[in-house]
Amino acid sequence: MSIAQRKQEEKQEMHKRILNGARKIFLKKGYEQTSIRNIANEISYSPGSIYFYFKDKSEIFHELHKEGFQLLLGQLRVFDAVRDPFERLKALGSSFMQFAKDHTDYYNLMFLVDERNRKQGEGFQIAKEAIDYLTEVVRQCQEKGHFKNLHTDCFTFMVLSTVHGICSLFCKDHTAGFMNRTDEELMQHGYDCFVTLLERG
Amino acid sequence: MSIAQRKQEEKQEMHKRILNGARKIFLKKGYEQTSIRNIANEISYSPGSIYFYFKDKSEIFHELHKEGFQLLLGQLRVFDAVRDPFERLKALGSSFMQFAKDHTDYYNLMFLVDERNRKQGEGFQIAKEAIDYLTEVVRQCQEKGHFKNLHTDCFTFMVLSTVHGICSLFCKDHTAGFMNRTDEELMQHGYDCFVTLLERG
DNA sequence: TTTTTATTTGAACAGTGTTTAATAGTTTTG
DNA sequence: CAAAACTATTAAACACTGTTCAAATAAAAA
Repeated sequence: MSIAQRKQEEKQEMHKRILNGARKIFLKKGYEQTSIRNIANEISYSPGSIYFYFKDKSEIFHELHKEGFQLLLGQLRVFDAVRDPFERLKALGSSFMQFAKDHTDYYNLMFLVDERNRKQGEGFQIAKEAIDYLTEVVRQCQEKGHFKNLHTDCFTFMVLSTVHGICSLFCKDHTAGFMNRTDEELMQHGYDCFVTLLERG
Repeated sequence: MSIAQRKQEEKQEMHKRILNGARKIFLKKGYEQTSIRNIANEISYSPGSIYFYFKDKSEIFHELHKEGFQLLLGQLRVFDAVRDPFERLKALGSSFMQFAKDHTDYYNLMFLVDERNRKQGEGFQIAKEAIDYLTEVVRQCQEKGHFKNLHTDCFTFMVLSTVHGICSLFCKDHTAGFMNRTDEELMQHGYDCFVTLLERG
């Protein structure tokens, strides 16, 4: 078993190596602007080799997509410690935005690449878990008297939409219309406005 | 002058013909999946001909981008008639979402294609006008006592983010995480939640 | 009619994702 | 140990991509 085991480890190493090369280029140039040849070049292998480990380009992307979600979720889990659900919700939003700022390319990969022609498999699951978690936080907020008479699911969707909307405008560089305001200002103060609304509602 | 005039008209016709072919394919397959050869084929011309009328692929895209904004703005201008600014704001949001539902591909072209490597010229101007208009509506709402003690610009950005966020999740088909709810429900009720927040704040 | 100009084309270039036959390297089997 | 079997890798090929450009054609002006 020792030989077969080593083989498998080598295979996993190569898998990782490709992923490392791909990540580097995907995050620098985006999905469309990254070619298999670029990746192959990065790790000094032939383009064909990559197809021995991955079905196609989108499968490589998909793994990074999952990776990004794990990174984000790890970052959000920190706030499990925050007792008050409303404070936790606010912190989650802030942290989500911070993620978009720190890892813009991951964010693009995770939320701004078209999902319509993609098979909704595994990586999709992890997103659903995140949504369920957020929904639970909102429910707890409502238990404590916030957001009265609003349907939990739809309200959660709206909260996520707002934060994602802010991040999306930032990531696609659509913030320029609000001139004499930096991205930093817009995102932070825009979010603050939203939090104020949440507090009042 | 008659000949030169006819010439110019023919040139404009060809310009339009390319745009028509391009629109058809761009809106069906998206930016990246549309090739110059596809467009040329659609209008029964050679690929090279297109470069006689357009600098490059992105210039064709840009014209359609502008076209989309004109369509949207025309749709929004209807609500100039609504007197109460808050009612107008609510109607604008609804209508914006309706546009995303009716013209998902235009929406993708207008708001969900990366602007980072694009020269921020003309078409950009029309977006700024729309933002200025929205800002004015928000200002009028505040004049009537809504959204007290919130900075107009940032608040406007937040409102736009929310509506765009909802549309963005819809357009990229990221709504599946909220299962047993249709897109229609999510968007409409999510927006209703937001409006309720606005009313309470 | 000839010259000049405007328009159109097809071929070429360098790139893309992906497939595949051949090859070299390694492991298992006789 | 040698032969067969399997694994991993590659270069070449295919059908695409955006873009350029010399050549051909059509139209207008002289």
